[in-house]
Amino acid sequence: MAGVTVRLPDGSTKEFEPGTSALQFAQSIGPRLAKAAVAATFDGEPVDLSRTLPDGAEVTVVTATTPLGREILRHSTAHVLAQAVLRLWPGAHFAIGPVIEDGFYYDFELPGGVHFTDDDLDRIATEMRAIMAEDQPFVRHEHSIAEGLELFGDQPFKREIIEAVGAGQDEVDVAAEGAGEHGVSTYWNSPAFTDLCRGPHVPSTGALGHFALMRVAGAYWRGDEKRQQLQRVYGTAWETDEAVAEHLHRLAEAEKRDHRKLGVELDLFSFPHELGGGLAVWHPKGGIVRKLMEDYSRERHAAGGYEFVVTPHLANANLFETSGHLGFYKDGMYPPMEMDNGTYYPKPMNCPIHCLIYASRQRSYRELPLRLFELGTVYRYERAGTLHGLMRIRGFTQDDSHIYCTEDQLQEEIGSLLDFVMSVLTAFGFTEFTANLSTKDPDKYVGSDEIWDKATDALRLALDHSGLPYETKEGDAAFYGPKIDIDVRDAIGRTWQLSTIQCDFNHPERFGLEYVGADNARHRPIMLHRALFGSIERFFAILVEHYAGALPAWLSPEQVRVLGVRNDHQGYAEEVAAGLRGRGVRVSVDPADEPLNARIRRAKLEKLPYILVVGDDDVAAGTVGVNRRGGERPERGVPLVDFTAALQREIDERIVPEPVADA
RNA sequence: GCCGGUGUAGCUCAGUUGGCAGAGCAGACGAUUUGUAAUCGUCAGGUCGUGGGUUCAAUUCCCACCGCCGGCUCCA
Repeated sequence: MAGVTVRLPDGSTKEFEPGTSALQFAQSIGPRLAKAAVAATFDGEPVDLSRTLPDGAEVTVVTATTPLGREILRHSTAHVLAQAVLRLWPGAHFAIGPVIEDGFYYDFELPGGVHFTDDDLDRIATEMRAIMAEDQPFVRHEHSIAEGLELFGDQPFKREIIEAVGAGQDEVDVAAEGAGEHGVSTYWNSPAFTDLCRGPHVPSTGALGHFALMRVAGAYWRGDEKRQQLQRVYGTAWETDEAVAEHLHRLAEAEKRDHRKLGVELDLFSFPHELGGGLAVWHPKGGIVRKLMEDYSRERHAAGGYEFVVTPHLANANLFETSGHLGFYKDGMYPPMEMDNGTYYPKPMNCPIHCLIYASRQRSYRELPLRLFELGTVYRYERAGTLHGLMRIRGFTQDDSHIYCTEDQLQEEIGSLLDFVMSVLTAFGFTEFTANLSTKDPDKYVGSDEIWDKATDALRLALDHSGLPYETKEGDAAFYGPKIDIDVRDAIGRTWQLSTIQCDFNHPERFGLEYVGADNARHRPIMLHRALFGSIERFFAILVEHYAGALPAWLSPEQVRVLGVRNDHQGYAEEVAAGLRGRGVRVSVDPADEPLNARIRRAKLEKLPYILVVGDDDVAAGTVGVNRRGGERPERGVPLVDFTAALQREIDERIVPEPVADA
């Protein structure tokens, strides 16, 4: 009988007996590889190590230290989690247990409506370790839909997943759970535990063990708020205990740069209990940063051909009826105020009011594109559970603009907007951008299909021209038009959605906006909504986290602190400070009432860009000792004029430091 | 809004199986005068998130509410 020939990743081929398993294949290459293997791929398709080699396939061995290998570890660990919960809570129903970034979760419904508490995590982990010690195999089986339904007769969620296939729903979703058009696949671990799953899995539970259960949470079945809430357990799993520890360490590091923590430590802002949930106050040090951000924004907008407008915080309900927001977002708006001549709402967005400015008089095509810009403060009633520091609050300020242009101008306007956005964000130290194109939500939109297609095409074309990498998110658009969202990557690799450019044919129509064209006829303008920071509060929070509080010199609340070695250097220290202050530098003097080291430490903890130490030598020579943030060692005897010139340049040119991953 | 956790001094946290509430840092005052990440001492600082209830007695036990934290849902 002829053997099977497979290709290796290096391009070579190798022949095997028919029936050779992927594990045997790995062993033939080396015992170390076989030991490290968690799964294999046949022509790129992940499979169990027990699978037999198909003739002609390209075969790779998946080890636990690769991204795919970790996914498999995590998925298998999730199965063990489910088995442990079913052992500890007999009669529990289990739902889905997918892999997520850096970990996994599994959703359950416990008998009698019981909820998990944090204390349960230890019990579950102990049971999981017992299952791992039992070294149960993961044995794959294929079943028909009918068999699957019978197998999971007492598991309503599993049945629902299997039934969804029959109904042709959510194919992508359920495929990962092991249900497909032609049947279902399951993994058998022990007589007491079989799970619906596409696989692949590690050969046995003994191959697992480096995991941690993180937390419990409630989560709606199938992500639907109207359906029942299940009990979710989150966990993480890695190839070694060291890798688990490193992961936990990374989480701790990320926590150190949490803007809410740094906001207290650096005295930037707070959320006074007495003020109410989701409402922030900016302290002087946060306030100056915000002012600098706003000043820079205004400067760039002025240069970019924008005109500045100001609108009130309240608006008549009729306005939001006209715009359509009340219809779609009433629940997200602050409750109305009844006043003698009508009903008023705190504005949740600025666009309808900008439309009123446009409509205040007749417009000519010569005025277009008309770019109205405002740092507009809006109020949204965010649900209590969604509030999150400055990232998600109930009152915030948008760097908002509405651009009214002709159809002919649309394409160019979008293109130059993309350039403008990235240019401004770059000044704050963000250099890696990606984009998303959101298209019409078929269940939530206004306007004709034709107009949506036109707008979507314009955005797509602009993105293609820009060279920005982007993905298309079907159905993610706002109700009034498609949009481009721009994401940035921060110092520790997280991505944040910042800017948005939204194309809107609907507001102009609803507000009856017109311009007189060169043909002396009336035409309808197109409107672009756009924000670069999105919300100033949120952008500030992202900046703080990106820099771990060590903001670039041009944005630092205090840029320089001068320390005299002894009190008799105080006069010179004041002189140095006064000179810098005269050039607009934010500087203070910390007198020698305390030892130098204590004052240096304090300034370091406050993350100042520069500490100047001045002593006898400096007084004599007109120099300063420069202790630069992030610098290796301080520099002695720098001529004051040199330091001043270099600092001035750093500030004027808005030089941004390389953000460091270690907070 | 839903699930879990949590709330003690400005900050970080001890503590009380129900019996007058503690530390470090920060703050004030005094001493110290210091060349690159913590000088010493003294003092002050709290209705133990809020409101009810049980009790001779509640920061502690029970109930409700509020805030915050982690998720879910939502995010114009």
